[in-house]
Amino acid sequence: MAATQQYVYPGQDEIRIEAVLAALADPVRLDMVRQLAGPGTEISCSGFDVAVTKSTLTHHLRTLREAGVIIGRQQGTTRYNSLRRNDLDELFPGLLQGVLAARR
Amino acid sequence: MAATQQYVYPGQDEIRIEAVLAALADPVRLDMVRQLAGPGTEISCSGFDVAVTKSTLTHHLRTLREAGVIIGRQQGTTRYNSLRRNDLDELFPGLLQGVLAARR
DNA sequence: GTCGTTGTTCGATGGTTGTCGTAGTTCGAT
DNA sequence: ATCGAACTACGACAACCATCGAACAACGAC
Repeated sequence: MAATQQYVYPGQDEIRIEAVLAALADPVRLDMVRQLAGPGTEISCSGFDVAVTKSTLTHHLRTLREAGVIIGRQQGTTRYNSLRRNDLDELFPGLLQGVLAARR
Repeated sequence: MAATQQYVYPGQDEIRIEAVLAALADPVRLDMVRQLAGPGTEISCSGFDVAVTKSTLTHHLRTLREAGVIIGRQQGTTRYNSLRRNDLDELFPGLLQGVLAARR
């Protein structure tokens, strides 16, 4: 598929806590979420600082997207990813804060 | 081994967020944590309401124990398990609250 | 002692998952 | 129109994991 493919993101009511926890449990994905944690932060696929290949990175982005953790904004050939902080905070108040408070 | 085996529990400084998230991501274990969530609640191995065999339950209890989520108190042949809520709240403030806030 | 209860350990098995390389697709720029 | 950049899809592979059955160990009660 193309870089401009349109994705279906889960609605807020479709986000399940098990999927969110599983998505955050992987070290690579947790690191990606930490990089996204700053207010208003958007990171493109190639902008993440991770030690995996691009195909593996795509896999992790899909896991995060399908779990409802991130959302993407398309601009040209680049997809900018950001945290769905509002949705997650409403569903699981404190979860993201607690996860991000962990020492690295 | 015996039912009265002594276990080594991870110290608070040894609890890693990845292990906690992975432990909570499993539906069976998440359900066990929910059953433990009441203040002062202690549940023995045979006291959990789960749809798995005893050997599988032992496996889940070990995962939760090694991740630092639960701690056990031996009394006769029974081991009473409880949440390490204080330790977890200090390390990851809000995490447990957010997880337990999820609709079932 | 002999049971029953409680809980653990040990394979075995089937499913999931993290990883990669390769190939392919869309877009923008030259 | 050709090239490169940004991603994605597919197939493969190894590692992990949830599950079970069967056997085992410790304790309490009879």
